[in-house]
Amino acid sequence: MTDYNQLEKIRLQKIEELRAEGLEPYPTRAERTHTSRQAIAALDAVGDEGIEVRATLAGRIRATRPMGKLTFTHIEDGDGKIQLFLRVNELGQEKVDFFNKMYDLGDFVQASGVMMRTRTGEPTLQVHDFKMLSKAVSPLPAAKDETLEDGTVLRHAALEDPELRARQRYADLAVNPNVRETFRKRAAITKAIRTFLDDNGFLEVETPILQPLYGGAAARPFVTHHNELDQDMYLRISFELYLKRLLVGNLERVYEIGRDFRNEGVSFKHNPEFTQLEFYCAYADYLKVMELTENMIGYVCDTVFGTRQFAFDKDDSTHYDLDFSTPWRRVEMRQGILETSGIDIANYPTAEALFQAIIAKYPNKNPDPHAARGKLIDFLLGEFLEPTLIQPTFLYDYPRDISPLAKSKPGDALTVERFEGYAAGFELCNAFTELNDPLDQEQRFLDMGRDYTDDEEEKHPLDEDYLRAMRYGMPPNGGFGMGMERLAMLLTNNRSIREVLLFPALRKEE
RNA sequence: GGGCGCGUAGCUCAAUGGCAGAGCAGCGGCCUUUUAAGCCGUUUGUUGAGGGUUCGAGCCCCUCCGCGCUCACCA
Repeated sequence: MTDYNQLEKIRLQKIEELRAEGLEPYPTRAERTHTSRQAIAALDAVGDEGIEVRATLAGRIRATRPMGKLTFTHIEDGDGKIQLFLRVNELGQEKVDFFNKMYDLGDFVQASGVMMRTRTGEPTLQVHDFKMLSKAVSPLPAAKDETLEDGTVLRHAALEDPELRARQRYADLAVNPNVRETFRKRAAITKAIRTFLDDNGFLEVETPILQPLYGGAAARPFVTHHNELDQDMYLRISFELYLKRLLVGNLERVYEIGRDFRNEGVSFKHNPEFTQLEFYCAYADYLKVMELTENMIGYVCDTVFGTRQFAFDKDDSTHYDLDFSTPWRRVEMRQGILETSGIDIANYPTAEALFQAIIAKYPNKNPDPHAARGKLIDFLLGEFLEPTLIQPTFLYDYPRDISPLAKSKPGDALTVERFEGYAAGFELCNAFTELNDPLDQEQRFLDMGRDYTDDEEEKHPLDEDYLRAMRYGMPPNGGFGMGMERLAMLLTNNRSIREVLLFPALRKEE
């Protein structure tokens, strides 16, 4: 049984009173002739000619100022806010009093009348008739906007608690227009990515989310069970192995935008489910993919935001001005690590030697003594290099042993043709010249299995069907993956992934 | 999983171990161009949950729950 608070009980009472007067608080149909923006535009269009602009508006009451014989109310619709003006002259005292008594913040209303301007010039609907469209039982978290002299809007008592905002995203969206704007931008970003890839000859495809084997990344999967098949299934951790099967099938350029699931920790940049973009491009290598990437991001910047300059506040005291102009800076990993840590990984071809070099130079750091060489390089990368990668940068040429699906650099057995895109100090995307040699691939799977026998969590399952596909012949190709939330964070200046997820993962209530 | 921090009214926040408060929202009243409208009056609490110390706990201690930051993890 719902436990209503005092404010809600009052509103429930009003619902009964409305019904008692023969007025339906939740009518089936609504009419609207103009959105707020359309009504204002119509008023602007007639100018001073004295032509009457009649309009019926619909929206949600966000502020109301009753003054006895007058009431000013702001309603908000999908286009913005507009003021309603109720006056005894048109409506009579009884109707004005009725409105003031029965209509609350948060209610959806419909109002008809004539557009006018108030003494301050604000476009306003002078109301001749009004109707409840949906009575709100629970009051929305109060949020009042104050427009300061310089035009900036100051918000008072807005819903701010991050947990409440995420749990009750509907309320967050209802009272915080900037949150709505973030998700509109996120949608526009996704749409621009699709347009860019479609225009570049890529085919959008969909591959299985429920998979009998998982692969394509190193992450713990979610496990579920198919009853009829009596078989465990995994929620995918990446699309990679399925998309590359399609290249075997002569689809030269494919991409997928969809959900990945990784059964791991939650942080400001990790959510257990997130939206991934992956594309694979036959006859491209990682250099070609770098160009595609910076052009694709540039296209998104231009079409959605009209600029390539972005402010990003990493935390309260760290502000970055990011520039997504092409070409992005390119840093070779070995060189970057050398410059930021003073250690040349090329001088230490084994894990043991590299480990000794790190602790000799940095006795305060704690690299894992049992880590593989690639893991140690990754440690150096995270400790020293990554924090310096503020402007959009491609970091390229990665250690082979942490990149089992990437092709080796010709003449360098320890290095693969792989790059990651960085901005604001965190990883944005990951790409490589894809390994298409079935014999090499099989050996890499076996090596991974051997290297991680102690560590069940990171063991790569060997995907026989993927190898079978590759044996039919896979064209040389470049592949790319990017977390869409990461991109949305960067371009909308949100420091937490939760701000760009409508419903981020939360512990269940109670 | 480890460390640090937070949790008080519908919302935003106060309260030295000593009567649980303010603004907004709500309710009653005044007000014919307001816009955080204003003015007068007024209501609202399992202080996240449970236990302990104390004459007395929102505050101190323990356990649990939730969230935030951070580390680990995330090739």
